[in-house]
Amino acid sequence: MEYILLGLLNQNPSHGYQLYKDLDRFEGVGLVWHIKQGKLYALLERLVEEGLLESKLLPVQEYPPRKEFSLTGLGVKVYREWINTPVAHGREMRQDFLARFYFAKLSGNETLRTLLESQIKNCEGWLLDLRNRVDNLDVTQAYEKTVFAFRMAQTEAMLTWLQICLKDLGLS
Amino acid sequence: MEYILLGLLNQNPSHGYQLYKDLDRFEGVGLVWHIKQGKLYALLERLVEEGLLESKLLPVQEYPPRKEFSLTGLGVKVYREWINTPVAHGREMRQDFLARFYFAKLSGNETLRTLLESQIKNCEGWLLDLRNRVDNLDVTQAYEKTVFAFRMAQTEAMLTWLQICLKDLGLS
DNA sequence: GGCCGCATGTAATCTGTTACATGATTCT
DNA sequence: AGAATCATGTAACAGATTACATGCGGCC
Repeated sequence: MEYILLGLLNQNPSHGYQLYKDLDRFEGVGLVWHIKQGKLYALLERLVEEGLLESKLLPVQEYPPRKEFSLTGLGVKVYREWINTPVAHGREMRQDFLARFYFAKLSGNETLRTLLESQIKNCEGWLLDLRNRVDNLDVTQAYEKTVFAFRMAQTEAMLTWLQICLKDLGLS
Repeated sequence: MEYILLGLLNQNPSHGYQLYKDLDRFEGVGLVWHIKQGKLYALLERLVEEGLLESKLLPVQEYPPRKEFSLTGLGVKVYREWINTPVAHGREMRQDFLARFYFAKLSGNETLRTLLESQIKNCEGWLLDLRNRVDNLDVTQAYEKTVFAFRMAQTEAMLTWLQICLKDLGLS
């Protein structure tokens, strides 16, 4: 999820404390992703080491100097790749998707439409897979059946939500 | 989620390797929760130290001896407490709920009905809270609104699934 | 004087993953 | 002979959380 930091710094360069406060206001991506202060500073430094970010010290009147981070060329490339990659099925898939959704919205309607359509394809694939698995169960596996029913219900709910988003996109 | 180990050992005592294989077959609770072998052995020992489990070595013909774990009195108490506690709202809430659901099914219809009803109450509460939060947003917060819509859709899907489970319980 | 906000971090701890070590038996 | 299965674990690393340390300025 470090891509979220890349996304935020792609909008405008900022420093650790500011990023922390932004994410902590529970608005925007902060509604979907949090990071503890200690971890944040460590992660920013790691991203510098990996060549995705660069930092410079900005002295500020009457306050401690800020270490402002911004994307390097490589950072921009990695961010663009992330935003255009379909979301993988996994535990953090919802969070991952909603984060991309946030940045795709800022990037404009084409990016957003692409994301929504690829996610719709994902969900349809997952549904097929789930239905397949249910069909391969034998009669004794009642628990497994209800678990798959649960997952299908969740996926279907996501699917209709995606379709509403797509429809709303067309109207605007 | 170490409660799942307590639940499994409450059904019948077992040893690390067996528990690992059971969970790795992706059936029963294994469909919902996994643990790596290294972690499993460490966790079992931790539960012994905490006084929830006790172990004895069972020598087996021609194979390495097994360390069989079973619940202590305290272990049984902690497990019973877990199974009768409502699920807390959080990241692992679905996993947590589905695990309890598994053991509640084995405990009989009354336990299962209680769990389903308390979970329905939970979902209704979460929905009220989400609706409240949506109402307190201002017009500029389009992203926040769609995120809450997403969460409400997921919660509503869970709610209807729960009601179907409850109805099916009544029929049997 | 004491606390809050600004802004940087470090250190300890906990949890989880990956990979390896051991040593016997059984299967191919 | 070599691989897989049985069954135990350890060690190294990765990630996140919690708590603390520093130091200045402004507010009550």
